[in-house]
Amino acid sequence: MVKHKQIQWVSSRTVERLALYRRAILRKSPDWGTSIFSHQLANLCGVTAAQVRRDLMAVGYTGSPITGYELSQLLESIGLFLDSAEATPVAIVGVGDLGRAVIHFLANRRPKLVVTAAFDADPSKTDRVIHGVRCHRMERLTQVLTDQAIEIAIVAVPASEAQIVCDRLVEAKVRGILSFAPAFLRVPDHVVVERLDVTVALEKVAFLARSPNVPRKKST
Amino acid sequence: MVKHKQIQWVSSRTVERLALYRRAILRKSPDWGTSIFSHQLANLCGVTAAQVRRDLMAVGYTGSPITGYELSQLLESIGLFLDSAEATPVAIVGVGDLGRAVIHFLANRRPKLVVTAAFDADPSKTDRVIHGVRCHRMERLTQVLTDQAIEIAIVAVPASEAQIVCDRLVEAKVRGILSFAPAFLRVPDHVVVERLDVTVALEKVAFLARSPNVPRKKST
DNA sequence: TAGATTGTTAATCGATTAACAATC
DNA sequence: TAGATTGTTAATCGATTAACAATC
Repeated sequence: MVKHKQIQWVSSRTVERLALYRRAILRKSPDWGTSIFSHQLANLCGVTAAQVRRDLMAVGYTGSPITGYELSQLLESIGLFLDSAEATPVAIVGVGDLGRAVIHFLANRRPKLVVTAAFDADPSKTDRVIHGVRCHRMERLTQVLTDQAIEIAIVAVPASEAQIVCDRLVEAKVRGILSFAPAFLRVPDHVVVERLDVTVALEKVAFLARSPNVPRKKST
Repeated sequence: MVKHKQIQWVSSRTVERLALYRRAILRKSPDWGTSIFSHQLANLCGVTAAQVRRDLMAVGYTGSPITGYELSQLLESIGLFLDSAEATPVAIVGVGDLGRAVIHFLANRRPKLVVTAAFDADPSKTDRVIHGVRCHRMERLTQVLTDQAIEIAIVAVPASEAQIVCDRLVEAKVRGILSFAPAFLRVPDHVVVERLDVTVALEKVAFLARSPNVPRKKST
């Protein structure tokens, strides 16, 4: 069992970095011993050692000045902090190229986040199983989400339909949305939206690569 | 021809938002008149009016207190600022599910950013055309990138191979990389890396949706 | 012990917001 | 003109970095 303090506050950047630390540890750990220092983890993830120490402090796991952070306990602590107790079911709307890729990408990756239902407006794609996930007709959205108690959804539909889909998800009591649509989604305050916009990201890269006078952020 | 000031500095956030403004304008403009006010654009993109004004100031296009910003001139200004003069060729490495989806997603979307070459280690995928893009063997990477003067690349390979691919891209004189691999990429200072990590983003959404005590950022 | 690393506070930095005179 | 909106500066906010006593 790991030590645990009361946590008051974390920034959303810290949440992101914690997920990154875990990823790095899970991928590399066979090569290492049983513990790691802040500067080693920092190096692996492209952040500063001070940042690692502060982030891990937020998680509430305390390292040792001599051995650093014990890997298995660190993973357990990050897990306790980031994950919910039970596996979280996730829905995905839109099983075009991108939707299917995301289903495939997420399959068997994180045991705590499982895509359990897919939806599409195109009847030729529905009522079948794609990469192990049942694809339903859009009409069944509210029903299926309620039945499976799904509160997290991924939106992979064209920008023109994103807001409509988003509204229906919110209506069906979804509280977190990850959207690939290149569109701003209007949601009530209690709903979290995270946008991953491929085109914007690519335009940004192209611009920054071309403009050496723009100050570079650390490449995280 | 639009007015243009000397621009000293923009933050990378501003670059992102400018891309977003352009997207919003392009999608909605038929519905509107010929001009738009800062607060209208702000509403569409989920940012503040002050932010819009400051961002557009960086672009160097000056609006009018009476009519606001003239749409066609605004688009021209953002284009002049964000895009390079000629179309920018882009390479993509890894044509698995995700890679193909990205190729498809980007096809015909931005005339200034065109995927012109794809690469994969799997011989069954190479030497053919995918969504209109020729897919080459990895051995030809440097050759093709040099021939086509490609300086921007998308990495859509598994995390375990991302660093190796990245090193080869840097060697081939690539200056901007958009990576989908859930891994930190070590690059020289002159190379820009932008990471779009689906798993991290989803973990973040799940966490934030579950933790109402974490202060919410604006949902952009 | 001596020394590297930790948790934690104070100083710095950068970006956002608020405010307002200038403008059409 | 009167008034809403602009460009631009000053104030605020939050996150990162630096520093250092505490620790094993």
